[in-house]
Order: sequence, then structure tokens, then C-alpha cells
Amino acid sequence: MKVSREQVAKNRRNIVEAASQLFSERGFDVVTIVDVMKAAGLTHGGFYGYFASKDELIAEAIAFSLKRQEGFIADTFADYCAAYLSPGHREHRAGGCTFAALASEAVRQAPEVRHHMTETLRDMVNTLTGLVPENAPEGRRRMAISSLSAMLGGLILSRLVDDSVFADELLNSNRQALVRTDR
Amino acid sequence: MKVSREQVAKNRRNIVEAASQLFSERGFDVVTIVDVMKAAGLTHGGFYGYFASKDELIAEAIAFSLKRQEGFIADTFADYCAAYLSPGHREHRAGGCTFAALASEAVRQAPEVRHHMTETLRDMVNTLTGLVPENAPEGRRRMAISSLSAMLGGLILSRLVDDSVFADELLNSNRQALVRTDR
DNA sequence: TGTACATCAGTGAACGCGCGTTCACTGATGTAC
DNA sequence: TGTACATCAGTGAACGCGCGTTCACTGATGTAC
Repeated sequence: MKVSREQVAKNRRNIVEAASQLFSERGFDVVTIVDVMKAAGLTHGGFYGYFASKDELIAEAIAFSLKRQEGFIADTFADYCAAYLSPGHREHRAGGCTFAALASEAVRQAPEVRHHMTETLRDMVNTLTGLVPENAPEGRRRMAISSLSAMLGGLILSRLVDDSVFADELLNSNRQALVRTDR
Repeated sequence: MKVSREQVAKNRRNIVEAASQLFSERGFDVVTIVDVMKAAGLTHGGFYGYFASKDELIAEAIAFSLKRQEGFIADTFADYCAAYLSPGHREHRAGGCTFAALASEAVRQAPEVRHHMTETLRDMVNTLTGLVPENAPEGRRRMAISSLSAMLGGLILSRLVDDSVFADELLNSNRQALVRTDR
């Protein structure tokens, strides 16, 4: 049955948001269109009224994930690191860092998706460059890049490891190493 | 047709090695058994004479990848970083670091696979702890963990980015940040 | 050492299943009068 | 404002395809004499 225009807009948002979360949690290949539509409260048949293909949904879902990620701001470098390297972030794959969630799979997506991720990463580096506690300006950007890399790697490893003590150590050691270089 | 015992052993090794490379390049879900068997010079029907399931192959292929990875040694911390953060490693997903290649997908594999990766990571941390240029012993382990995280994150981002200048910067900044902290 | 035969690794057709995708149909929406 | 009808979002059955997996068959291997 036909639904109202507002409902259509709402459904579209629900589909993209559900896809964004499910892809981040389980990956592009594992999550099916049936999964996404069910999570959005619809049946699979209606999908192609909104998107031309699963790939189109993937592109839009990643765009949504990246946009939400840009809303993540911190007042200080230490706050940024503490939030990124927190157990909460480790447990919350769906709403966390897109790069950490889809790290090794995103490389194989459409050029447009990779490009969008590249530009978002550029923004993140610039943002962090402004926060980094370092005097020399060219050292600041370098430190932003290395800090971001360490946080990403640390979070990924912490999620992978099956020993909770080791997992916590991976988070804490990275945080301590990053804030220790404050000077 | 039946083949000799040596050929059987050789075929098994070929299957595992082909799987290891293909999984690292393209991921577990994308690579099919037909792909693997073809790469090993066989047809798909023979697969189940060697393995009970695709999951069993995945476990063995990862074990192979991790074992090969353990053969990667460096004399100094700087050498280790330079080799890991090299353009060659970035381009060579198939034979490179398993953690970087399968970062976000390995989490969803069998507990046994995650456990194996955990123990290998532990070994890598210990190895690097011995190489790290730092006096305080408890600072050495922390530095090994943060360095490994930064290298992993840096390599993953460098592979993801669609701008080669930015990709190189991600590698170089990480390397410089790591060797600069030599003291 | 040579021969006869049982073994069994490899082949390729075939299976069931679940995926992405299509489509005829339904019935609420929203427009025209 | 009320009514009649065209529109079209959502449904669920159905499609083709490729996947993991099975199996009857083949013919080289390796063993028993």
C-alpha cells in the first residue's frame, strides 16, 4: 500500500541508517538486503523503489557513517584519544569509527566510496593536527597522522584479540603512549 | 585419476598457500572454493578430499599466513618499521601482514582462528619489545604495542586512500614519528 | 622383476540453498473536480 | 468540504545465478603374489 511522503522520507533514512549499522557490525558481504529491510521495518521487495542496487546502498550507507563520524569532536587531544581508545568504542562497532569497522573491506569497494573515505580521513587529520600538543607546525601534522594510525590499529587489534586483559592492554598502552608524548 | 603420495602432499600445500594468498588479497567471503582450487591447479570437486569445509580451509590458511609472518624478522627497530611501512608491503597484500590484510574480517571467524591470531600478536609484541630503543623496561613493552598499532593503522590507511601522495605521506609520517622517538 | 588388481585422488555434472533482483498485485495517498 | 479516481509505496512470490557441497565415475598408483 502507498504511504505518505513523510513516511517515504523516514523509511529511506531508516534503510540507510540500518544499513550503516549492519555493515559496520558484520561487513558488506555478510549483510543481505533482507537483513537491512527487516531492520528498517520493511520487506525486501520495496528495496528497489529506493535504490538501484546493493552497491548503491553501500555507497550511501558509508556516506552516512562518515557524516556521523564527522560529528565526533573533542576539546583536547587527550580527550580525543581517550574517547577513541575506550572500551565503549571497542564494543560499539555499529556506531563507531568507520575506518576501524570496515578497514580491510572498504578497499574493495567502488572508487567513489574510497574517494569519500580518503577525503574524510583528510579532514580527520586536519582536525587532529589542530589539537596535537606539539610546537613545530610540520611536526604537528606528522604527529596527527601517527596518532590516528596508532588509535586505529590499537582499536582494531583490541577488537580482534580473544583475551580481555590483552585487549585492555592494547587500548591502555596506546592511550598512555599518546598522551605521554604531550610536552 | 589417483596421484602419488608426494603429489598429494604437494597439492595440499598448494591449496593452503593459494587460499592464504587469495584470502589476504580479497577476503574470505569473496574468494570461492573454485577460485582456490583453480589457483592450486586443480578442479573444485577434489576439495573435500582435503578439507571438511570452507571454514576448515580458512582456519588452515590463516595458520599458514601467520606462520609465514613469524618468519619476518629485522635486526633493528628502525629496519622493522621501514620494512613494514614500505610501499612494497602496501602493494603486496597477499604475502604481507595478515592483521593488516584481514583486520576487520578476522573478528568474525571461528574462535580458534581469533585465538591463533591473538597468540601470534602476543609473539610479535614480545619480539618488538626486544628491539625497541627505550631504557625503562615497562616503557619498552608499551612502546612496542603503540608502534605496532601505528604501523598496522598506517598501512591499512595507506592502502585505503585513493591519492598516492597522501598514501605515501601516511607511510612516511608514521615511519618518521616512530624512528624520531629513538632516544 | 613382472603382472593383476584393489585403492583412491581427481574430475565434472548435479544438488539445494540463499542471494540480488524483478514483477504483478494491493490498497492507502493525494489530487482533480 | 466531499467524492472519484489515478498514483505509487509496499508486499511477497518468483527468477536466475553462483555458491558450498555431494557423488558416480575414471584411471594412475601402489601393493600382493
